[in-house]
Amino acid sequence: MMQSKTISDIVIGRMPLYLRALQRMLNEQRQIASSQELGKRLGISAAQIRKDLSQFGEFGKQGTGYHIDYLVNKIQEILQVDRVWDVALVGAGDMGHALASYQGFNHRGFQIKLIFDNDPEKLGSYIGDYKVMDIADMNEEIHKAGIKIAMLAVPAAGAQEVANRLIKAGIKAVLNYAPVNLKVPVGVYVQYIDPAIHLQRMTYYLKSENDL
Amino acid sequence: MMQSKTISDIVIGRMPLYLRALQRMLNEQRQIASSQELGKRLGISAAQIRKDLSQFGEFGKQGTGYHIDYLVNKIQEILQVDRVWDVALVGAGDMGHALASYQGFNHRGFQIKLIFDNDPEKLGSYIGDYKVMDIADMNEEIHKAGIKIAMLAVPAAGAQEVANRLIKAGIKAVLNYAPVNLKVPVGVYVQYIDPAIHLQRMTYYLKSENDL
DNA sequence: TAGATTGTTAATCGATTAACAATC
DNA sequence: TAGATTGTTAATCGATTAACAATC
Repeated sequence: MMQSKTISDIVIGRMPLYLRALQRMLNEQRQIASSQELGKRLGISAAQIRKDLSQFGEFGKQGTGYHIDYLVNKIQEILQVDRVWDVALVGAGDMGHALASYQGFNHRGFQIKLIFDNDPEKLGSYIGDYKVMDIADMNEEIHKAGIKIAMLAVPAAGAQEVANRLIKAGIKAVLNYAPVNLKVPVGVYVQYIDPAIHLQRMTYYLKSENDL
Repeated sequence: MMQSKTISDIVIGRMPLYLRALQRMLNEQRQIASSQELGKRLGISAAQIRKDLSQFGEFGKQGTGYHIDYLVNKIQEILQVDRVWDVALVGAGDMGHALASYQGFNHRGFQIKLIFDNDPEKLGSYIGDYKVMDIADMNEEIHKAGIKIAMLAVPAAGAQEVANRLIKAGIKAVLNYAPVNLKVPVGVYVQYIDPAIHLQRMTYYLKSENDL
């Protein structure tokens, strides 16, 4: 099966932003949005939004704009979040706890189903409804559950090793909170979250003019 | 004061990645790195790395590569993380707790100095060494401390309002964990962290070929 | 000297924007 | 019909890559 046209990752990266903004508008009882309005909310040009969406189909109406609920459905289909993905969480430290209790996954296509750690003190304890399991059982449990997505919230030193084992267990997408670049085979996707990296990206612009 | 040459944000965005990888190499007792090796670690082309670095100066030696400690110092200067920035944290929920106890800021240029929340139950309690203060006192406290950077870990509904107040208090850079786009004036910088967005960006690629 | 790698230029590639016919 | 906004094409803009002289 071949994709008729490859869509660039930069476009894919904007789709979740469109989705989030549109869902917010739905909450505000809005029915219709124009590319212009959506663009204004997101700080993205209207032309860009129309171009991006047009890669996937014709979702709007000339003279009117986009029906929000229809477009939300379409983007959910495109991103395959018109279903709920089970997710494995590795690392039951502070960040792991925060992720496990995060309410934001609920209506956005994800639910944590398995939690692992290697600290004997933590094993068997509960985070929310889920028991912290031994990392040694990870391969078996992930396979059994058929889980494809993992969040990695372990210390930097062990991250690559844990990632390797996750991939062996069938994981295809990793959200990595450890401050290291992971080497992964093709067909496995990684996204990185490192607050220090994000902060360092802003300090460059904090020139003295702003310090007055 | 004018910058002789404007450097694109996409280049700025890669500098913290170079820094992190180089610091890691320092930890591994490495002294010298070539653009090729660094590129391999990061999945970035060697030409790109040389081009990026050359925007800021000539940091390498032909035939040899880059002295890691020298380059680390230079990038720290460029990003202005050759100092420690005080940071205010707003929101003492699970994510706030995780950020407050995160060890990763330590040697990367940041330390949390003030923590705010609006929940009367939390006010006065301690997270690590810091007392949770009333959001009502935010303006005064941030001004007094001269803090320019904030991390925003409050629910979506209140985020824009809190951001407005942070900006009034003199904040110039916001690391936003709330799942909303913030409207901010020019001269204020925002970075976004939303785990659901990152996950949604990967599910697109999780096509059925991978589900076998 | 021979080998390696930088810094930089020119060529390529890709993304964004502007503009407008189509049409609701 | 008049006004508005899409989807799309062509033009512009910017980023990446390839290649190589300079030089350690």
